[in-house]
Amino acid sequence: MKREEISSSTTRRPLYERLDWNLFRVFSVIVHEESITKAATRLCVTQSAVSQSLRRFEEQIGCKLMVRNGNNLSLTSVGEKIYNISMSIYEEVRKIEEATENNVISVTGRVKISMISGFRSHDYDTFLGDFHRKYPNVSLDIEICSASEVIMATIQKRSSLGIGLIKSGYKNIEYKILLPQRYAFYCSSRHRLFGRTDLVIEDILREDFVAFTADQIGFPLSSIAFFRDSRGFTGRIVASSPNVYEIKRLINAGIGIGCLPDHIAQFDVDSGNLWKLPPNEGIVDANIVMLWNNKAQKSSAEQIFIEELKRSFVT
DNA sequence: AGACGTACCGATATATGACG
DNA sequence: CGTCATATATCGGTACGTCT
Repeated sequence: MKREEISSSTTRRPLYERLDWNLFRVFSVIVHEESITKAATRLCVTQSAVSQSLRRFEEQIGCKLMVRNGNNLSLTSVGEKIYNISMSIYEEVRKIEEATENNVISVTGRVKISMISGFRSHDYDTFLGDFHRKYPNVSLDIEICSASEVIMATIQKRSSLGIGLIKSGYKNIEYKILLPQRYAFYCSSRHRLFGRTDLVIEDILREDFVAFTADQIGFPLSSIAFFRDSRGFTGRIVASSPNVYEIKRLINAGIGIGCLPDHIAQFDVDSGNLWKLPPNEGIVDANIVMLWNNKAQKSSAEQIFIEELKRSFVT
């Protein structure tokens, strides 16, 4: 079909029906760039395609929109009016994005989180609140378990994600640090070493010990056990728990010395209930991470939760 | 499956300004 | 005025989606 025939057959329909709305975008880029070639670069098409788009747009509108004066393009008076209209359209289209953002209420589903005890983070609490306000139809199911169980639940895809400790690279498991933390030895005010500033590591080697269930060899906190073994600790393990608050309770009870993350122990140290033991610089780093299985099929609720949690922790 | 419409590309033609 | 660089327009061909 020749161009004249296209023109005569399409002009019967009203302009708003035959208009190619995409051409508004191309037109506005040409005006911004003041060049068809630069507009082509920005739109990732060839100059030829942009030139043809402008010609089609002018055909559809029925008016010359731009004129060439030497090497520069300028708008005709009609072109300026159309440009103003295209800017208004652009603003309206941007509102579509806002409208869809507010429609996230439609996301439903369940997110199961396996996590260790004692993850204290204001940022995480804020994230949970924000997430719920944004996706009120997504329910959260939180299970507290040991660090090794967090990893197993993630590997076996029983949980959407885990929050815990990770020792090394597990196949298909990705992770991101949420909270850097360091473990150190502590004793309570009931313990005979409490308040002693002259202590060296040899003074604590024979002390009874409260251990994490997760510090067996091969699991995330095994570096604590490795540290005890390599430094010649001979004290008995008198109690153990996977829960950091139970460990703290046992230490507070004076049953033995034990390892705690500095940020968990700090409040009790400040209030005079716990005393930090040597080595003063702590013994191991055990960063709290979020971990997920990149081979697991995830619902949209799970995907969104993981992506937004990753985004909200910039470490 | 074939006709048709659309968008795009590369090649080429054309227009213009700068410069010697 | 001729040459060169740059910008734009046009043409023919291709790819792809839609319709019948």
